[in-house]
Amino acid sequence: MTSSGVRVRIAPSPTGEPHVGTAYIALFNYLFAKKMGGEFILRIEDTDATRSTAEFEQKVLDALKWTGLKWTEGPDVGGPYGPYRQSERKDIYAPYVEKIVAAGHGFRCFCTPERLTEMREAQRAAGKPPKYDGHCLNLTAEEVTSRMASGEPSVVRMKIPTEGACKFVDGVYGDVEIPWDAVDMQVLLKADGMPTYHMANVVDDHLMKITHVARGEEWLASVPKHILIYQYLGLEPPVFMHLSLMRNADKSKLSKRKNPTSISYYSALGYLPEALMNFLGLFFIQIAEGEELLDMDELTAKFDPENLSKAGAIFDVQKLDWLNGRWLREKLTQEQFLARIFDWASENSRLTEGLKLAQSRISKLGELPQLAGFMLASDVGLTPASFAGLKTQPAETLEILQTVSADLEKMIEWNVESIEAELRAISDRMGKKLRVVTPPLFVAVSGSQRSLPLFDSMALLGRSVVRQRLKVAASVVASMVGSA
RNA sequence: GCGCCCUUCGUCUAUCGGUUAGGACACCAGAUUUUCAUUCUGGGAAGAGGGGUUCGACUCCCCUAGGGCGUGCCA
Repeated sequence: MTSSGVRVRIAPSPTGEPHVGTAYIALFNYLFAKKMGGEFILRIEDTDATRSTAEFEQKVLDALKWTGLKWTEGPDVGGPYGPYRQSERKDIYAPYVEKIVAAGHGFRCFCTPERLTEMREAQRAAGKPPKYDGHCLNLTAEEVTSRMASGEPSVVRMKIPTEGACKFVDGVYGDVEIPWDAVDMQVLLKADGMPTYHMANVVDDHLMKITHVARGEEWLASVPKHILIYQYLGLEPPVFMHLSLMRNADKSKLSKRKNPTSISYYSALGYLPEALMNFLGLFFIQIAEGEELLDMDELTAKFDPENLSKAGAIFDVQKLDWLNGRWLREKLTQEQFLARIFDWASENSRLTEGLKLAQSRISKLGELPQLAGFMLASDVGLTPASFAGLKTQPAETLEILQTVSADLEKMIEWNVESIEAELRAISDRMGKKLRVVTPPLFVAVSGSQRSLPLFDSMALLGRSVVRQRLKVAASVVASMVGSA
């Protein structure tokens, strides 16, 4: 069914909330496939066993489905080159690693993480670029065999040429030349038997017949490693395209500390997926003059992979708001508009669950908007007055908000039980009673001191919305500390 | 530190040696609107700095400055 043979992929790793950066790269690949008459596939890169979770994987899948991008192969839909989850492909990689080692292109390394850390610190202190020092490069076969037999943990590293440079053509950057001495002897196989990203990526892209690898600019410096792995394996590398990164207002790489980055945050606030895709698409399409309100077909028509910017662009929420407003006003019939509202309100059962929580504290139905409105509001309108009624003084309120914000980031699971446990632990650690810690959070999350049960509300709102509200609250309270 | 990369209005961008440097978001003002929003009209707002090359540079080259990414048994 594919005439062009072009195959591209989005390969998210389920180690956190689904990131708009993932949607951005996914959209590029999708547009590319659509433009070239190729296939767009999804692969889950969960080689980091310590950070990948099934919960995050489901969220990534849900979020990508929400964007409206459709993949023809993936862990959820199957396909001829499966499995599409790297953790299920562990046995597939082993022979490839073995081949590299057997050919003398790779070697076993027994260095402990502690030794490596010390080594890097010393190198840094000496003003040298941190690089593996070749400690295990020349171990004899006998020594390797016996140390492995004794159960000593080890990894496989790849060898790197000692001179010259890696030259390649990037679809965005053009001719690129990176000296080999700037490339480290990358680990290919971890001590737990899982391949690293670099190894798994190359093998899977080959096996899945990927023709073009479009990913974020942060991967550019890794291309020499990847090209070398292809060479060691006797394989032809795909075409690489490195896309500029979206930025925070201060130009740094878009990060959740400075900006809401969860796709679920944008869906929770009532952005339409069409508008978000329209907005992200504008990063790839330069509109000199004329209409910027574009649907997927129009985006595809205007998309030109030969004409891409290397400069990273700031994620401008105001422009997103404008586009979203126009999608809401101009692209939807009244019926569609109403349908979207109900779909949105029932997302994750947020509204119905919130309303159930309201039953125990209501005297008239008309109080519902006051009581539960914050479940749907994009902004709870916090001002210094919102926090004025608290028993804690601004400085203490701020300390609570900041401590909680930081701690919530460390949570893996996000549900009523884990939130309650975490907040109790935080209270203990701060030496405060739970009923001292929670009032500022009530206000931050709901905008009011009279509201629904906190833990449930936080769970229903989702961590990305809670994160943003705590952040806004902290900045409001910080202004009170200054002026008090 | 080292490697690679980037640099036009506050933001996203057009310009591929000759333009009053264009458009969009945001902002401001006016008009329409029962209010508000929408919509319409108008306005202010830019080539990081310094050297070259050239009859002529935003555009080509060099340097400086600023910024980004990378430098993991994370992806």
